[in-house]
Amino acid sequence: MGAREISIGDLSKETGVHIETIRYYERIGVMPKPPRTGGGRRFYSDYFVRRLSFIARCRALGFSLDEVRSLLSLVDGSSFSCAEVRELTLAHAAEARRKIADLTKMERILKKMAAQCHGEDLPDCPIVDALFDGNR
Amino acid sequence: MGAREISIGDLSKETGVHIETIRYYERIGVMPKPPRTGGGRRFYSDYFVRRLSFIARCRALGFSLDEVRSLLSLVDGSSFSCAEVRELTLAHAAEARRKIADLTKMERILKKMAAQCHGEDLPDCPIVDALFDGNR
DNA sequence: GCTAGGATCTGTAGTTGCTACAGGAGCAAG
DNA sequence: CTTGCTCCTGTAGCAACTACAGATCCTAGC
Repeated sequence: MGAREISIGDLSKETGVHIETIRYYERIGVMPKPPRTGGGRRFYSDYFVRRLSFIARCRALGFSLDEVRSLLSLVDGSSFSCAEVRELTLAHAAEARRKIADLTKMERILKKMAAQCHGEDLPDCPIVDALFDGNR
Repeated sequence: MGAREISIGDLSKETGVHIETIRYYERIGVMPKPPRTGGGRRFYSDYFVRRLSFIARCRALGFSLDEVRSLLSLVDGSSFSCAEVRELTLAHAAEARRKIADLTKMERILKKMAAQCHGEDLPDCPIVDALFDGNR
């Protein structure tokens, strides 16, 4: 029950978020301004640890800071709308799916190009040709 | 055989690369400086069209501008090393594969979180809980 | 010749999400 | 009291563009 209060360095270690990034999050307003010691240093309570962990998890799942802001404002509201959270999550999953499709296509083309090249220093490299002239 | 010379607007239309981006590529040195008309406007020959198309295809395949620079310097060399081109291409394909793996993992988690939520406005949303408390 | 419009010019600042300083100050241990 | 670590602010840099502002060129119509 003792209110644990930690420094920015400890917050960084606990959450895995760099100190500079924590200050950056504060500056852009996704993290609230913490109280300061007499000497002007930030100190944090468990509330900050939880909030920063939330942000870090969102980022790790590919949410943009703007999306994180939306999620936080939903969560911050007294009775947030679970449906909206769900919607954002599904939209984001769909976005991930699109990126996967794009990357898969890219990978296939790259592999195909590389497969046509045997690595000899010929005057015309199939990869270079493909990049210059388009592939179809 | 008439040497076709086109404006930056036409180059943009032919390659699908924005005018501002073309000028940007010139500024950072991935496109050479074209000749100018008396009035100071850029005009381009087929060489530029081919080179810009090459760059655009590389970008579409996810190569960074730095990687594009490497590819171009290989191509520009009198006898470029096909093996090096191949190596860059395969490294890039591997990178795409890593991203696909990451995104797939992300998508799976997002879907799983969304599936646990039925969209009612409960006080504790499973998605928010997962984001706050971690999932394991 | 004159004017209206589009296309182009330069240069700079904004975007996203950090990261990396520089230069100064707090703070604990020896 | 000095050493060394942590922390502070503020600014500038990264990728790869994009978006202006304000000036200039060029062409077509009258």
